[in-house]
Amino acid sequence: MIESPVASELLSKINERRVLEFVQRNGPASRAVIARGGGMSAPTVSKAVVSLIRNEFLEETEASQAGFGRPGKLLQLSEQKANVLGVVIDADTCWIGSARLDGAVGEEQSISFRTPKTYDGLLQAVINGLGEITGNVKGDLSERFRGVGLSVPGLFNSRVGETVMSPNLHLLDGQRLAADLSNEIGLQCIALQESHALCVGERMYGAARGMNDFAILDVSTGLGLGIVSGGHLLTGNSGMAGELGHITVVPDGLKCGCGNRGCLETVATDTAFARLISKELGRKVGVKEALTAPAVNGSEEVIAQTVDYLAIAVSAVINIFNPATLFLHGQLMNSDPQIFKRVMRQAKKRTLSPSFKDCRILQSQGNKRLGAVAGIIDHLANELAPAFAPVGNGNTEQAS
Amino acid sequence: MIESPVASELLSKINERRVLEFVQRNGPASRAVIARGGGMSAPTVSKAVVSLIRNEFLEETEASQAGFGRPGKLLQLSEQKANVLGVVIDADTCWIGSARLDGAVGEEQSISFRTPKTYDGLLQAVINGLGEITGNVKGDLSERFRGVGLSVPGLFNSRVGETVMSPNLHLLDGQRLAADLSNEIGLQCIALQESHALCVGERMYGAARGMNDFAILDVSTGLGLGIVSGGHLLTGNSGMAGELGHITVVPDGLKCGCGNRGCLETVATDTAFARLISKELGRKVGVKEALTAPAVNGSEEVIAQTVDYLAIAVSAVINIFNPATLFLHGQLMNSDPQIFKRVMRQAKKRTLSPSFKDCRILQSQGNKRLGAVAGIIDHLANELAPAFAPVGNGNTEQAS
DNA sequence: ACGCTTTGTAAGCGGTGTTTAGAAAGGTGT
DNA sequence: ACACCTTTCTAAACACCGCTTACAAAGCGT
Repeated sequence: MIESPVASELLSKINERRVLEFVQRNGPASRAVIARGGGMSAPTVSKAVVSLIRNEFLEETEASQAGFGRPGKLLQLSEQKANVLGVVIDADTCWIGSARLDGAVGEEQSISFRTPKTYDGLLQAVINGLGEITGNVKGDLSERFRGVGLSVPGLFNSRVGETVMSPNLHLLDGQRLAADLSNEIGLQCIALQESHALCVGERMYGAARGMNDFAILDVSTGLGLGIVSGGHLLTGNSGMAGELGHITVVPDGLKCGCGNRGCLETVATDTAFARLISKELGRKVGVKEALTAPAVNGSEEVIAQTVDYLAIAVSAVINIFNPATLFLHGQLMNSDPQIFKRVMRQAKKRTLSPSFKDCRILQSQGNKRLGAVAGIIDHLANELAPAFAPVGNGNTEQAS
Repeated sequence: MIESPVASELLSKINERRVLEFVQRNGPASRAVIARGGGMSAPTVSKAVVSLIRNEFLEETEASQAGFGRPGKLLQLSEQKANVLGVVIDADTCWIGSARLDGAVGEEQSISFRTPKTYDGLLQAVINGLGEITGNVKGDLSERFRGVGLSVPGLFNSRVGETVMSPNLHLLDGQRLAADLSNEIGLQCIALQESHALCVGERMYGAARGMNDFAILDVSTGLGLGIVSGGHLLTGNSGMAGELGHITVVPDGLKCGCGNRGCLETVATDTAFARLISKELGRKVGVKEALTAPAVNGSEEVIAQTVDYLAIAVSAVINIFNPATLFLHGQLMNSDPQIFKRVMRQAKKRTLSPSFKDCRILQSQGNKRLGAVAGIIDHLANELAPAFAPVGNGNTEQAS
């Protein structure tokens, strides 16, 4: 199973990664600070820094902080080369931006555009957008950027890098956007399913920083779920893990886009809520309007029902994954605190109480942009050296 | 996050673990064979073997296999010291046995007994049983055994080692069996929730050998689910992950033991099936009898309904975890191939087709005994050296 | 008995991290 | 202005590791 010989070089790679991650997380720092903070000896850090500077990950600044003794030269992420590009594909809008290796997105260097109607149009628009941001359409992209991360909607097979089916953006169906883009621009391109991207992003730079066991449930037109357990993103065999929206909760319920009946997604989403309220009102309304519409005869019942199904979704996540933290993200709950409270009350009833007590539930607004960027950065880090956790994998508990 | 300095010793520990695992998996072997098979150089293996012999993990046998050149001295797991004990606690019966570090259970050295009625009785019975197997009640257990693995039913908090709630064996509620046992016998004791134990066992010695993405769904009185994803056992924050049985599938269904209504466990288990058939027959029957009972008026409907709920359970697992292989284990399906087929047919309808296609579904009979044993062995291995996977963590897909 | 083949180990090499010692760089105090 | 102090950074020495090479050990076949 384990193949490659354990060479000594491995150690130095691991330490290089540690140094780089320290700077990514804590900002510019001197060698001495890195040594103290990263648990390495000073010479080890120095050696790692030499290599990282040679590979243009880091650069030395003259800026020296005031202090008692000899001021240390600060090391920071290379302005010139430690950059990545992020691309977020969504049903209606796409976003492209550049970021440093620490995830800091250059706001002025990002653009949005309406999602084109065809796959070729999309691919071309992304290429053009990347060119726009970097100032030149072809050529030396690779001189400033190390790779491109993409967040893609729908069902995404990460083993082959192919979007299997994207219910809200069918032009992606069967396409390999990352590979096609990579062919065009000659940069490494990594795609992540958007819920997974959300997880990686929140963990690296967002609200879930440093957390090893959490879940993000995103309620919008569908149900997106991303899980990090034991420090690992739950991808399943092909990256399609987390499709909570298509578990059956109404055995003979409404027909779902997936072909099945009574999927959770047909009853516990913004869309489902708007549909129900529209029916009560007798006219089509969006989520926002549905929430603010004056109550009519059946609206309380609709709300109660939606709340219950949302609670079912929340408790399913907690029961199944036992996360330490659950981030909830969704217009329905975020825009009406009353609804959030009611969902919580119901979820408490529907969840095994030890797991529920064990779980902190927070509202959050995820950020796919960070996710796309984090995806490629994470990939680059893994390329540099394998992540190494010196502790056991935590699936057993000692009692001695 | 990463603390301990990456010392050089780490490499040798990793190689020691490799050598040990090679012998565990492939049986007695000479140094040369281990070197070839394990991807290490001969001197490296020799050094590791010296250390492993010193620590009484391995021993040299004189037995030399015939062959062309100089016969190699075989190395095998120490008869004297490379042993562990396994304990399986179940609602009705307990089992205790000893095993070698390769998981080979000494059949003559195992006993079963009815589960006592009190916790103290159970603890004492286990202690007595261990004494019986090892021939002496107290004292030198630690001279022959390196630890004890336990499989416990119910909801188990692995972070603190405490059974939170065990619906079928309430005497465990709030108890820390592993810790208490450890205090009494002075050996390392590790408990695993039974579904998790099943996973670890199947992966180490059973049908899931070497698999990195699989799920085991155990349908009996409850719904047990164990997940291995990306090579890691899914435990959640406190080891309570996998409680599929208490997701809601009948919003206003039957009251469940957990306090909620309409849990999957109330409709998709052997017990639920027997209960429904009993109602049709007008007398209480067990699962077996329920299956073989002559069809009465409503029995086809009951079967159809149970099949559908089982399918919901199966498809939930596949949708949520996207496993490469799903092992199904349960009297209901295993004893009637017709029911299994029907469940498969329904599950196919209820699952996202890419995930379903991606998943091989197999029937299996799990073995908690192997699980208990594997639990402690895995723990010991992790103690020796951290598992090291030189590949990336697989949550991203390169396309360049 | 000799050659053949394979096993196992000792020696040397390059790599790595650490400790120790010392040089470098800036502030502080007289 | 100069000595002193503190801190940073690096060079040297050392211990450890795995690998390659070389060689001794141990059987088998002729």
